[in-house]
Amino acid sequence: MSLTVYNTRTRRLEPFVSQTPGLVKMYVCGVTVYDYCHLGHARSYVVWDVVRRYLEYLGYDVQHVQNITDIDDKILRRAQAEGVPMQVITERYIQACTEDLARLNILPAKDTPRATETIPEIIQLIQRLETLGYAYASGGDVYYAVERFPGYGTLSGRSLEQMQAGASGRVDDEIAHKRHPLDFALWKAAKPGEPAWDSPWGPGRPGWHIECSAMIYKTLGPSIDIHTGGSDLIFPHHENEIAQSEPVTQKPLARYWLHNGFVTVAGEKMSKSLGNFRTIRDVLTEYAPMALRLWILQSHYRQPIEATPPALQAAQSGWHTLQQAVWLGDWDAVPTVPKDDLDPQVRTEFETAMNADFNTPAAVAVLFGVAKQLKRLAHSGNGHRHTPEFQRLWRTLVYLGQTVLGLKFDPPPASTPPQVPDISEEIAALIAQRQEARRQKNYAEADRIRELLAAQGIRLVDKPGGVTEWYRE
RNA sequence: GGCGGCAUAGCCAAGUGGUAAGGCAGAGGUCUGCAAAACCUUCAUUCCCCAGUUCGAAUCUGGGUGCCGCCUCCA
Repeated sequence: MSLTVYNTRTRRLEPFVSQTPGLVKMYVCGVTVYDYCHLGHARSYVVWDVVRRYLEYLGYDVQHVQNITDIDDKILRRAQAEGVPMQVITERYIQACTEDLARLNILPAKDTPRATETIPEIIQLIQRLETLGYAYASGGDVYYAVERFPGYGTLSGRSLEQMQAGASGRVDDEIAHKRHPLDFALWKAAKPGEPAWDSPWGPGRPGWHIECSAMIYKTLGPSIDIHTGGSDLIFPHHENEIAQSEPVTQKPLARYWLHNGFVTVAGEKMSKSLGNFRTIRDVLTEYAPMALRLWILQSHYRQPIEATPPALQAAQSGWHTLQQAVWLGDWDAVPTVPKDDLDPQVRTEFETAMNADFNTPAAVAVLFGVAKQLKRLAHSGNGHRHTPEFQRLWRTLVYLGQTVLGLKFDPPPASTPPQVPDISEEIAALIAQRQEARRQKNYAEADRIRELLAAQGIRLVDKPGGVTEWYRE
């Protein structure tokens, strides 16, 4: 069976066939850099990272481009609020988001174009649209005329009439300049004090949607294989991208449109406006980055996932379980595990799952199955870890987990964890006292001391050889 | 109002006609004086409700109920 993906544009599963054999052009809608990334971003970019990794596993060269929106109303507002130049804001959050995504082991895109570095191409594209009659200048702005594009609404499955009815009552300050309420800005005239670029329509800046059309054309060409983003981008953002690009190129902007479901909180979409978001860096103070990644991959990417402490905790425990199995093998070999000689049955099960529209929950379940097998083998007798069977399963787990799903395994914990040095002499004395009591089999006294220390938040762990380790709870 | 999605064990979650994956938690056990850790075993006659199609339905059809999303910036 080969890879099948759900295409938003057709609303059905379709076999994936790239335009050029062996090559996939993939564009991921990136972040607008005006704040820290939250769990919604984490989900989206983890999911697309796995899509990329799996395509590479299948042997494709993936040209993965992810843009950075570094000019936008919200950025300007933030800069104004802080009284700093726009670049201070954008640089701060570009760096922060890059760090956050790297901690989640998300591979960097091969190209990360920025809107502010694509201005000439944006202007060129708007001019083309104007020449072709799809754009009109009005009041210093330039707008896209949605009525000129017959295909408008095909991606999101709605008609202009429907949307107009729904949008009635909504008024923005641009409405006076528009011919149709759903027309959208390609170019915005600069307001005093705002960053601006010269253009045939006067100083101004690009609208939000046009940058993606221009950047795709610039970096990947007129027609790409996969375009991805959150479901909230289907309309209007991606719809508008199509409208801006296709009249000019006369080609489908993207053959496959993939969209991920939302992260929810108490059943509602996590979003800035609702104030129910948690930033990635905040969550990572409580949970391991790979636990967060596992949590994301244990749901299908198109389903909503509810961000709750029990769910994240469960992922944390599950992550530990997987790592236990990896730690049974030779850690030094982890970075260099090759793709070949994987267990054929496991490989088939894994691929069957992933081929079904990237069914990562099923794929993860396959890996848990391998982990279980490894544990059985490891605990069933001597020499087991050196058998070819064990070695192959172990390599399979490491390769599929780490390289394809991007779950980066930690080194095994040191056999003797270092004790925290701030131990007070009193505690040390009590531990010594208890060890003496144990030696004399005076367990009542030993337990008394255990409980005494437990009351102070000190937990004791007895190891073989009469060694007692301790840590604060 | 228009369009779309979802409802599976205590929690999370796969599964689109052939008799319920996986994770977490729980229970029992092994090993340790106890505890912890680790490992083993176990855990849905049933898939929101009602009716229908079928030899057979969580999966298809019709009708309900509940929840969510998009239509405005948003991953």
